[in-house]
Amino acid sequence: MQRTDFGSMTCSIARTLDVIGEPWSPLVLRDVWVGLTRFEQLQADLGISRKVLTERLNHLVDAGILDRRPYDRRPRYEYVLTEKGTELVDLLLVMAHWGDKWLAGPAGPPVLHRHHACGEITTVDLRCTHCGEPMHATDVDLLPGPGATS
Amino acid sequence: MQRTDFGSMTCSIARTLDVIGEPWSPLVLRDVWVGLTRFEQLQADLGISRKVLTERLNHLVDAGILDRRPYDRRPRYEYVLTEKGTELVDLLLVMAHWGDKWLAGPAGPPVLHRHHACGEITTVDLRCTHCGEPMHATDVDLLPGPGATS
DNA sequence: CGCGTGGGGTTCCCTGAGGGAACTCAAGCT
DNA sequence: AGCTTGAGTTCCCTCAGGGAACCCCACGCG
Repeated sequence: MQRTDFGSMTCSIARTLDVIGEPWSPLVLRDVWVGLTRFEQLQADLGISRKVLTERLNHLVDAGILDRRPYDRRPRYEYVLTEKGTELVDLLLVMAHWGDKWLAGPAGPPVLHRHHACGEITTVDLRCTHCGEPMHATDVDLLPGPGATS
Repeated sequence: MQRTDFGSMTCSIARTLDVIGEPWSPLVLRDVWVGLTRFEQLQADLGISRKVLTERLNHLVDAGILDRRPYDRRPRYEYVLTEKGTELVDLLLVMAHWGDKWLAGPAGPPVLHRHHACGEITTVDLRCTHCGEPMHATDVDLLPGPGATS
């Protein structure tokens, strides 16, 4: 939780930030996504303080993003993405795409993405669910929805 | 800047977080996007501390996300999105979509998005730039790219 | 049985970032 | 000359992050 409570704002962006907006949370999600699912692995890979890692994992589990489950009769646990969490990884895909384009520098992107459906190295693109045309920030109008506070 | 330097990690997600990962930054971006472009407007709308708002705006300007420009002969300034910043708003679109789906509750989404191309209230979908098929977290393999550290 | 080991956390202290309110500064307005 | 307004600064206080040490529990082994 940040100092200010984003979760109670009437804004889906703010609410999403309440779930993964804290420092490290997106990187924890990334690591779990690529297969680093255990406490020690995460701690070693990220170099995060153990205390903060514990807090983040608990928060992500509470939020329904990760599932904590034992993988041994000893008290050993691994964290796996729920469906909710998996869909949140889409956000990481978009982040990675933007970072690749604007921040990678001459060395090029550190990671490439191969699409299962076509087998090509490619990138993600935002399209309209309805008409299939590109849908970017400049292509939309915002209107108050049913959940707006009058 | 968070305590740990994400910008120097070999990861486009971490680098992107270095730009908009600090608390409030995405909400500042959202506000500028919807037309709240001045210091006082931002401060009043977000309820953010003036000190932190100053820091965030400077950081976003330094990162090339916002452009700071005078709108009066008096020392008055407004912040506008650069192209780099506008493309970053796509991230907010995806965030809003996820928040709408998973966090909005029975009241429904607070904001609706109308797509210019088709005129419909719709949502954003992630597709492959190459083949046009849906491309989500589970549809990609990750491979080391040219910018990987050996 | 007693002991070592290793994963998965707690506890502790220290620093530094966020909140909040007050103060500043440079144009205008009157 | 004094008031107002936008756009920040400055100051203090609290709380979150970093780091390292510590703890607990279930084996595996001699």
